[in-house]
Amino acid sequence: MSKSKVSVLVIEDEAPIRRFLKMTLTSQGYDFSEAISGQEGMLKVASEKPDIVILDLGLPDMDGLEVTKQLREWTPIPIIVLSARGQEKDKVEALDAGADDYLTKPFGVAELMARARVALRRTMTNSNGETQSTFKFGDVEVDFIKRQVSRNGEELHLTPIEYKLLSTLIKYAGRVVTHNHLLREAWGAEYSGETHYLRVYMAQLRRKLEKNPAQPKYLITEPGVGYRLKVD
Amino acid sequence: MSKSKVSVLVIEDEAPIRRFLKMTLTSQGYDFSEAISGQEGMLKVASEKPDIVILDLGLPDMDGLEVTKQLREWTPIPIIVLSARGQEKDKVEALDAGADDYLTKPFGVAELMARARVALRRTMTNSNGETQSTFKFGDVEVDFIKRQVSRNGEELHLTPIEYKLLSTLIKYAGRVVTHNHLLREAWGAEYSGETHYLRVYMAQLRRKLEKNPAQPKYLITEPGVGYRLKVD
DNA sequence: AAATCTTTATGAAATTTTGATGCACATTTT
DNA sequence: AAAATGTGCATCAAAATTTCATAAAGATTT
Repeated sequence: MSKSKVSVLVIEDEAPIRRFLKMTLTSQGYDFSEAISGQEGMLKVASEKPDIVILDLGLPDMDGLEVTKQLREWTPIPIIVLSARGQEKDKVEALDAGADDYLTKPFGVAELMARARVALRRTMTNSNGETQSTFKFGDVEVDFIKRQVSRNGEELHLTPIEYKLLSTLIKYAGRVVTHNHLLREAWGAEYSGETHYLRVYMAQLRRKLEKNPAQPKYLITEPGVGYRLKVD
Repeated sequence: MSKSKVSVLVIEDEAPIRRFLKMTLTSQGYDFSEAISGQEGMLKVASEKPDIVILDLGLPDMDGLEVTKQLREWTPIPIIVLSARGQEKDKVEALDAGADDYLTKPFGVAELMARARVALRRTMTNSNGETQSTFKFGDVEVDFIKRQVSRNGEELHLTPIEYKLLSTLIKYAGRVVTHNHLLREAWGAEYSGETHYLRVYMAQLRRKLEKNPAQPKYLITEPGVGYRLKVD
């Protein structure tokens, strides 16, 4: 369940700026959508649920400040405000109304993009560790942030060495990792040559992770060389 | 030692600016603390655990960018960067290095304060935008505003360290938190390695919070690694 | 004086290490 | 060609080690 693209909603009445942002954002790989008034903007936030809003303060139908406040009544979505007015008072008002950032026109695209990344970075990592840094194979899922391995959704306990070993194999997924390399990463440089440890622990991993440990589908032995995690 | 005030750490080598910020911040009701070099700043972040960092990019001993990157290796604390350089390239670099905001000198206090409020607002709210005032697991409820823990509705007393420890586990709910991480957050950086303290206090927490302390359902041990608060 | 934090001690639990056994395959010997 | 030998691997399970839980006594702080 990975959401394909990050989506940005631009609420801006001036067509040239809109076009410009559309070009920039799409070229950066974002999903772009636009609204030309505050009313339309708020509706689109509700219906499209974008990941971030770029809002011009000078809209024809209503004050951008009001848009910010109303959005903040029900959503924490990051709002980056653009404005022609650079007075400190304006900035403070907008930020206190709930905006996450404030850029004065004319602004640089690079800066706008960087500030958008800042806003996104937070929503990506803030919510209780739901960052998608997981690795899957077979019916096994490894969540590196939680340091948690599960099989068919059921939590599974790995010892420190088992976990380190599996992590290393995942790091080089698909490629052969030599005995010494594995030993170095999981035990330390001084364990070079102790391939027996590997056999013991690979057997344990297979017992915990493979449907049929005797005929492993993922934790593959490369005789004389090392081991390899086969990817689907 | 329940930290009632919001604390701000200013890392800045120029004395006039430091004095100025100290005045402003304390008058606004913030706890103020300062560092005059990058090294000292990073140490103070670790030991004092401020709620927000204001960092001057032009430090004498090391590049402010480097400070930002190093802090980001272990803490999500909001960083607001101050810089004399207003080039777009500098802004993008700092923001991508992990800064949350970038102000060009000379800056207005009101704007700085507003941007600080934005940063703080975010750390206080969860992904749903609700102010994270309580957390529940099992029959336990933690109220962060009142700094009050209750079990089955009945108030329960925790000592400062017990509370800090529990708060940290909640902050990373669902994830494994390493011994050293917990020690750093609850005791301070210099207690790294004193895992014994953790055992004593985890036992106390379990006695107070778990139905069956000997077989904890929520305060889970991850042998050799740390502890984890299991979420329902 | 009371509460909290630190230290010490002890048994239990989990993990790592070690040793033993059997299998499969290839090579060498008979 | 068959038998013997050797090597690398898988597996099991006991021994050794490390880590953990818990109680309780001493020290420190409030």
